[in-house]
Amino acid sequence: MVSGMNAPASRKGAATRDQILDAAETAVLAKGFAGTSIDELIAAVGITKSGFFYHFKDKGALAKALLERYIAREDALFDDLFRRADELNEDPLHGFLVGLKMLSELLADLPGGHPGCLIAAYCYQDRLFDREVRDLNTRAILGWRKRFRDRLDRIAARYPPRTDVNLDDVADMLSVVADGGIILSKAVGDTSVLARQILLYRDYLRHLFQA
Amino acid sequence: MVSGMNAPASRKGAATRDQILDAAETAVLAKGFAGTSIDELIAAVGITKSGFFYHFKDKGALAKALLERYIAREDALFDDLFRRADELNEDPLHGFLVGLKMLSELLADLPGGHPGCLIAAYCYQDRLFDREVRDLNTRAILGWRKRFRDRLDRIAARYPPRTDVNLDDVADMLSVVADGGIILSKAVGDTSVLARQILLYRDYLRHLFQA
DNA sequence: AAAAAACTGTACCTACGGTGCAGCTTCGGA
DNA sequence: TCCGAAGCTGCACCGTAGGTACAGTTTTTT
Repeated sequence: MVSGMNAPASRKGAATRDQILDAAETAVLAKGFAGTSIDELIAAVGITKSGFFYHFKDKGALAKALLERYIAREDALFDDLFRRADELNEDPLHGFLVGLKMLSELLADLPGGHPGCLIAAYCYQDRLFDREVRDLNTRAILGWRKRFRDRLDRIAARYPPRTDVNLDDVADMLSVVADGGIILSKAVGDTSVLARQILLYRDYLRHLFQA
Repeated sequence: MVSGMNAPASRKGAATRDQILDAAETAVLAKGFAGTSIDELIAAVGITKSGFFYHFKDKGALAKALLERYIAREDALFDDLFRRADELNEDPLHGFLVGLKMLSELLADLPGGHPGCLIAAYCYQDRLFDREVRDLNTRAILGWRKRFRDRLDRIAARYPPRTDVNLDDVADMLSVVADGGIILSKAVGDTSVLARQILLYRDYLRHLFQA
């Protein structure tokens, strides 16, 4: 039995499952979900169609598992990155600015550029997915809003914003710049665009919160 | 014979062709290109499969026509909007700020929210398209970069930027915020997010160029 | 060694993209 | 008014993809 959760590491099936998800993520970000065939995934992994359907009851289950894994990884990445930035800095504003700098550098160092955001990809194909998957998407974005909003509240308590802005919007703007930056990077074929857009967002925060 | 150009208005075929493109645009933005079937398009328009292939030699020709029409419309929209903003204002900075305000209001008034950006949708499915279509996408984005960069140059000549930023990046940031804002609007199901993100970009420009 | 997990193989169904072509309207221009 | 092009319809056919069902086999874990 394969549950929605990852199987224990002792089980070999989890490795195959991850290989399928790896192949699927790459393919979905390059061709869309409907454009990704099960046949190409099993060819890439080296299993049969029956093997695929042993792990996922249908293509929809693959979509859900893919998104769940993506969100968990992104959350872990943000947790780790901003925790490290906080350790380096007591001040909430400087901690966030350092975190954004680190994020920008991390993105600049990705070989071949950022592969793409699954959330964004799913948004542009949301009619292919059921309510459960769409809700997952919504909750992931709202989670990021809360995550950054909390930081901005702490910043605003010490540095009153110089213009009257909604901090939820400013929090959202990081996701906005990231997703938009990925699209622009892909569109112009210049992988460095994304990292510089993050730095522009950082520059905005400096103007907004500092004298 | 149907050329790449729009057929003359006197021809009835152009109307059918536009109906196909209308149905296709809606479907592609909701389900992706591969997820959009020719059968559903001909059902929506009320023609047969043969009728479809009379207008487009294959699905790829549809993709190209769709993108060409989208880019032409967006260009026309920006031309019109910022021309009107310029007429209201002599100062380049204030003209741009007014244009952004108008853009934000235009987006806020869209019933049902922004339907989506074809450029962004194509970026996340670019392996489905041939080189010609991908180049169209790139050139459209670079066109917008140039368009806004020109304005920023005129602004920077009068108002030196308060931080050392690359004006190409600042120009790109409008496309970034628009595309990212559309994604966030869709993801959280709140159509007002996009308009407010444009206003945040506007706020950044005010901080950047004004004392 | 037994049980559970992780598959393979086979057969079959529907939907979709696409091709090819013959024929039928409709409509504008000479 | 009638000719020809534009704008379709109808039909037949193909390969690929997603999906279902299920029996059988190998591999791992206990």
